[in-house]
Amino acid sequence: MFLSKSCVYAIRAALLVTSRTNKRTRDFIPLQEIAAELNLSFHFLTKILQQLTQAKIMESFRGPRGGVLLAKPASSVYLIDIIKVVDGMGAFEDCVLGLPDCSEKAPCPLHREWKKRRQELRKMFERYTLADLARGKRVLNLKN
Amino acid sequence: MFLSKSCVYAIRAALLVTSRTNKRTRDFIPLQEIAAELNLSFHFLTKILQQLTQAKIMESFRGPRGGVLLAKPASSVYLIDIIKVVDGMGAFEDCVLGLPDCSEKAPCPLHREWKKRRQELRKMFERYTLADLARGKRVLNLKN
DNA sequence: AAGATATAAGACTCTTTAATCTTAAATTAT
DNA sequence: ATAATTTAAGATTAAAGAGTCTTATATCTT
Repeated sequence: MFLSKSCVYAIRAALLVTSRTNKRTRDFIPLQEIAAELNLSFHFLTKILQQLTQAKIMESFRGPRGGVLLAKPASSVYLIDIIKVVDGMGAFEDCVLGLPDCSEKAPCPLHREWKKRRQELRKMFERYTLADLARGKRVLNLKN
Repeated sequence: MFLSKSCVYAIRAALLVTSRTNKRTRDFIPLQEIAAELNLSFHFLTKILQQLTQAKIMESFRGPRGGVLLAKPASSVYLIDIIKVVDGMGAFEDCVLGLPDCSEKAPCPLHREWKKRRQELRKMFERYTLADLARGKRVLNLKN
């Protein structure tokens, strides 16, 4: 998997929060509901989303009527923001052959080619926002 | 990591075997030597290269003067062949969001984009052979 | 035939990632 | 105030990937 499971769950949850958010009322969305819809453990989801709230991508609120909400408009949350928090940027920076000494000056045989491709991937995640992906999707099937 | 560590080691080992092979004598290359140069455990390497010999990418020979050798010319061993054996093709087929139901008919929000990119990656691994990558490299630093 | 050398195969251990469970803290509603 | 609801935090367990170790088998050399 290019992205870790945790990262993928974070993105799915963010997508769900996006599509669930009522722009007028901005009620918090309980993690129980998100976990149920994504079909994954509530406590596990909790830990993942904590990373997003700590990174100020989401904000959370405790107690009855609590939950999470995007901290900013979905149109300004890029997928790369989430990836950076959960997985880090290693996938877009490391040598494809895992060689620690591979660099511009001492490139591994695949260096040039891989660099091109991984930049394309990075651009893709830098280009799309939660709003882009939630848009137009009548039914988002995000279950496992 | 896009490729597993085992897969990366398999590629590195194959690259080393390629660059070490004397086309005239075609002596087998002992795994001890390969392990030493790649700086990884002999027994671990053994298991990885067994996959390649079982897949007929390499051939092996036991006893003194034994070792491994490419089963065919380096110019006809594509990186994808090795990846297919060690990691399988999941990386080039699965949904980037890990959704089992994502398909052409019911695509996830990133489906189209990801498909393009992963095809590019696949093409890259389908294009390069061991000979391509071993060529011209005076010193291959394949150590961890 | 015997000893040395080398891969094969499988059991075992360690590390990382994934997932669960328990307790604490915050907030609301009554 | 008290009880109910909800996230936070940390401990614990499970599963998968990575790596090691032991024993078996094949082959060469003497």
